[in-house]
Amino acid sequence: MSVRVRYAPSPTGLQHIGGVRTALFNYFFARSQGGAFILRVEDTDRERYNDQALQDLYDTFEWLGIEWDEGPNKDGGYGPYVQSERFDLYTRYAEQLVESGHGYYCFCSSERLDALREQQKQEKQGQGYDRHCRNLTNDQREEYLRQGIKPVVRFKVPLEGTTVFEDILLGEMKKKNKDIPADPVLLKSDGFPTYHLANVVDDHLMAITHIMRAQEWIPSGPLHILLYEAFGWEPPQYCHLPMVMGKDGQKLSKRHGATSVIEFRRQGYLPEAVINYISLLGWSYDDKREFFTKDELEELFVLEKLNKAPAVFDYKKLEWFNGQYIREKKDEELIELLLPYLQKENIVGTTPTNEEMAKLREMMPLMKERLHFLPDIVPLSRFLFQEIEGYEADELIPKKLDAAKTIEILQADRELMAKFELVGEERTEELLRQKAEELEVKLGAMLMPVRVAITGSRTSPPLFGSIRLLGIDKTLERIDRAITLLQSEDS
RNA sequence: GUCUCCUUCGUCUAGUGGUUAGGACACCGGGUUUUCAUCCCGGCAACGGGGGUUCGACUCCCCCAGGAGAUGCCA
Repeated sequence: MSVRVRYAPSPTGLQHIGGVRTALFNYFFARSQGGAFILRVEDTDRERYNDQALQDLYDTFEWLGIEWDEGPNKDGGYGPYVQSERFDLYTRYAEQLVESGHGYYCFCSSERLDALREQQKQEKQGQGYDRHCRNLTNDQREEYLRQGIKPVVRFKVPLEGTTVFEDILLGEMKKKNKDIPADPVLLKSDGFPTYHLANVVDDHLMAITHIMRAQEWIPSGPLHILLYEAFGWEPPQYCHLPMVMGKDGQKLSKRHGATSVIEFRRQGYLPEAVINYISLLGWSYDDKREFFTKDELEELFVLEKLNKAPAVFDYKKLEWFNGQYIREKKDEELIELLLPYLQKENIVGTTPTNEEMAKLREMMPLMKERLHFLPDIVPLSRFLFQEIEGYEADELIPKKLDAAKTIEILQADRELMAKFELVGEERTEELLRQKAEELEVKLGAMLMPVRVAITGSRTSPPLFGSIRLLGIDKTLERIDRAITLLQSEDS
């Protein structure tokens, strides 16, 4: 039987890094096995349902380049793939369970349930439903119905015995039935199913062969097995994935930094880097390789290399991966990625001029290795396109020197730079070195004032390259301005 | 409270009875260099604790501790 796996998010929030890792592992597993990857939207919580979340799901998948074999807008004969469109199905199966004696109607109000929970907490007792409606008589049931109370359907968890299932990663998972949360709700009073019912029904109907989900689902594993048994269905194979944690060892959340994929996208991460990095959370290939393209992972992914322990998300390492992938980009491609950030800051126009594009192309080799994130391009390149913001006169002055000496340096620089285009970079450097010796300063001190004068900052791309890009006229102009600034400060 | 899972450098991990316990990120030093970055070289740093099993345990078993997760008409 060929592999069929699914990713089944609920559109209640933005796609989270942890969820996406689960999606990726399912996707890679399907691909590596020549199986099918199915996307199923679990929108049974109408309270928290959110249209944007659904759009975000699609956007995220598109950005990462993950395509589902079956799912919304792509029927594979097992649809629909959106649970709200399967509404009737769940009612039918819930009723089936009631009829076969595996489920029952419960009329307890949420007030009663809340009070119950509160009391249990006070008395430090184990929590859970007290099975109040489990053995209602027909009369009682009809009385409740007459009062117009909408019942829920609960699952009749066996009071005794043990439920066992095999987890591919974790091995045998065993749980006493008495430790399974008492009689969970299967069908809510609004007629929608809960996760437990919907997921079992759909996984069965969609012929899912393997369930790969985060370890936070382990506790409900036995319940699902019981459900399969109650229906007389064969359960799929399980594989519970290690969780993704924040720096403090807690479940990854907002306070650890970006957690939704769209945030990473906005902050200028590349999808290649994100995919590569998160694939290495809880999974590894061997001890010498950690760079993988999506295509490679589709081929190399194996369950055997999965790790059991939770993994801490390390932003620093992702940053490093991102820098690596940026450097691997072809110039043209990188420019396209950079453009939106440049445009947002009005560094280049909405439709860049040929001149701007030419400058962009020319500056790429200088910028590329300095980028960790796409938006890093902004502070790095601004001086080439716009007049520089004011800088302090002090910044012009190299360490251990004074304003007078700096003026002297700048004047010498100006003279030599003026011939820059004529004599070329190498010759200019030679001349500058000679001059530096004459003035008894280091080459660095000779150049720092110019750097600040033309870029407005002590850190910048290589100086000669910057001058070439800026043009000699602007360069001289900015040097002059720096000299004037120092003179006025000095007097 | 109850149940469950997990445990190798700070972090991600390799390792499947005999290794100087390997790599990567981070960090620290050094080199290249006109600043920054890149790049190169080097360094720091781990088998949670206690019992077994064994000639021999990071590797197998048990206990403890610690961490995490679940305990909803959320998924």
